[in-house]
Amino acid sequence: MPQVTIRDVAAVAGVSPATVSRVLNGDSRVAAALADQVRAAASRLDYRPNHQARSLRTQATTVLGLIISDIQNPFFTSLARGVEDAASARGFSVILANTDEDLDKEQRYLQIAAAERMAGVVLSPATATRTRIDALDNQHIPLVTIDRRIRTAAVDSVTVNNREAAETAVTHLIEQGCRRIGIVAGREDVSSAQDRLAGYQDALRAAGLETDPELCQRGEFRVEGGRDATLRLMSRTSRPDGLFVANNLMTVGALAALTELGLYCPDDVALAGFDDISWLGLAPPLTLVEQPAYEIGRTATELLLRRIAGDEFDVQDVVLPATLQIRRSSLRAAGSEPTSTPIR
Amino acid sequence: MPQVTIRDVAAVAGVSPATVSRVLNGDSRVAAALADQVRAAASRLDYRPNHQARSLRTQATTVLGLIISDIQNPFFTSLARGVEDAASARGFSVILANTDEDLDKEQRYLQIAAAERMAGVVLSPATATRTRIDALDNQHIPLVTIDRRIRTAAVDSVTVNNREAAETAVTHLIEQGCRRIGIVAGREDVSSAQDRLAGYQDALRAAGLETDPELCQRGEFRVEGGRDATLRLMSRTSRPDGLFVANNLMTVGALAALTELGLYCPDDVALAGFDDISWLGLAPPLTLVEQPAYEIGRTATELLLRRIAGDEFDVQDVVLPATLQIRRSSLRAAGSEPTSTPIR
DNA sequence: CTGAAAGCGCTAACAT
DNA sequence: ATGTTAGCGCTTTCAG
Repeated sequence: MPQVTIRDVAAVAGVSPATVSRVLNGDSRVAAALADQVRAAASRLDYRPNHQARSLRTQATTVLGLIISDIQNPFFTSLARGVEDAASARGFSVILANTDEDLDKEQRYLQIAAAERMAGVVLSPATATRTRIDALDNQHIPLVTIDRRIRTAAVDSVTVNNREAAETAVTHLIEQGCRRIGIVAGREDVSSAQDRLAGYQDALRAAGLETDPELCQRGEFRVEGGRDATLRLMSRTSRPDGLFVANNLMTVGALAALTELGLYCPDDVALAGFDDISWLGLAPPLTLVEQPAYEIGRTATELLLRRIAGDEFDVQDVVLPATLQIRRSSLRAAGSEPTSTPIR
Repeated sequence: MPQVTIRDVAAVAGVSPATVSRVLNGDSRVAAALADQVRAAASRLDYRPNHQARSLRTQATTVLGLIISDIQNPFFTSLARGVEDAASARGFSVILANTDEDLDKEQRYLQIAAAERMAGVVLSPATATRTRIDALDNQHIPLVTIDRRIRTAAVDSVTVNNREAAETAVTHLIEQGCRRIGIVAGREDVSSAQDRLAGYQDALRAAGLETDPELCQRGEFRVEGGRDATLRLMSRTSRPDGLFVANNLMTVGALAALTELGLYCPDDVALAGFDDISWLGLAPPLTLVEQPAYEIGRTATELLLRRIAGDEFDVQDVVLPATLQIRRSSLRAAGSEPTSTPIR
């Protein structure tokens, strides 16, 4: 059963293939009567344009690459939806790939994106300084990074105000009476982790609190990473009375560690985390910096589509506002209430 | 910067485009010396074949569709990796889509797969009886279902022995002394949920235990669904002493519900779940039926690739073995030990 | 406003 | 064993 081609439609409608093409692509110079005939014929034959042929001819694909550092993380899943929705609203489809925070995998997928001549790529880079995007550059394939930035090239990005958000969260802990605040921080070579750590330090400095380096423990962006770092932090003799965890999966691990140690929030330690963890289901009411994940994906894709359309503008770093949701895990001061604070 | 075409390579190598094509596609009838020249020219020019042109000519794409019912579920994430690995090992790429258990979305993605002329589709169907695959059939695009089967058409599938696994798990609960066993079951119109429920009933019947319909509570395959069903089940006056939860996210919800009710495993109720939940991080040692998710994906893809290659064989329902991992949450009988039992 | 014709990059018949 | 040619389905000049 051969496919229905534009010639078949043309034959049925009694016009030339060129006219069919014009009608289907919304060229308005076609007589209304003819256009109707063409549309009728197309729908009668259940005609489906062949994308491959079209993009061979027009030298432009309608596929975006979405390269994510950890697809298991629900933050990226919401984000991916934002990308998909924005893309499909404009007739683009999305190929999803997962790098597992692995630089080699990332490199492979970037090569593939270039080889497949994708129209553009949305990337959450595995590293800030070692991610290489030459393959894309060579083919002039536009790129937008999300959640994180890279320092190896000037590239559009969409992130939240990580530094300010972290500062706000830690300042809140200080206001709740914490004087010795630990941070479970992410990998060194990731911009969001750097910014969140910087925000933590800003808050301590502003309050004139100590910045004991032992209060900073790093780990992978995983449950295990958060658990291990928290255990290191909370097993010390002079235990922190406040804890800021810079990632959602790590926050889950931190909760596990506290449970293991028999410590309670907020009595033993006031806790603030980063990113939503409502998917968890059984988490206590946690104070969290919440990111507009879906919006990040949507915004990044719209930016990318403008680049693809040939729009020329300076490199943009779009910064969306996060929100500090204050809940019970951090409330130790008398009279404090749960609240929701947009940051900046 | 125009793209390097096969003609450019031919010109540099001093041969015809056809020869270049032959060399690059491994046609052995080309003289070794010429072949070397061609390869040298190709690599010197950094030539990348244009997939679109190739598949326009050969009328065959190398893209598989992977349509998943819930991408947030880590079970499907592992599975997706199995699909990706098997596909890329054979030079196919994978487009991932997420239906959220929504029949309309599923239908849309199936249409897209057909419109894009994908080489084949791997699908975890949202329903057993209402999922329609005509769009694929019309274009003779092969399909393999995973995790679940459909009853609307004869289609290859790869699942685990859900019924036997559920029976084994529930029999284990009975052996541990449970006499009133509840089940948190999945949606009615999903084959795996049906099979797991049937296995539960098999076990009760074999042991001569009551099958009170109130002991079966259904819910969505979500944390909330499992929580609500468990609350309904455990709030009754004659509370079950054993609980079988037919899905991983639901198991998380069940744990949340038990915590809310102040009930402990295995003292108040012996618990067995389905699917791994190690990603959770803070779960107690749980008795679980574990599925080879990665293998399911790999196997399904290999089957699909055989169909794509034109292999003719009867419709296959591949059934992989699950494993019952017995851990503390179900151990109430004196002298019982954690064990690992392959099923069947 | 519409049609004829060329060609995107590739491969497969057909020649040689 | 290699080259020549045609054409996959589509869009886009260029004529009319």
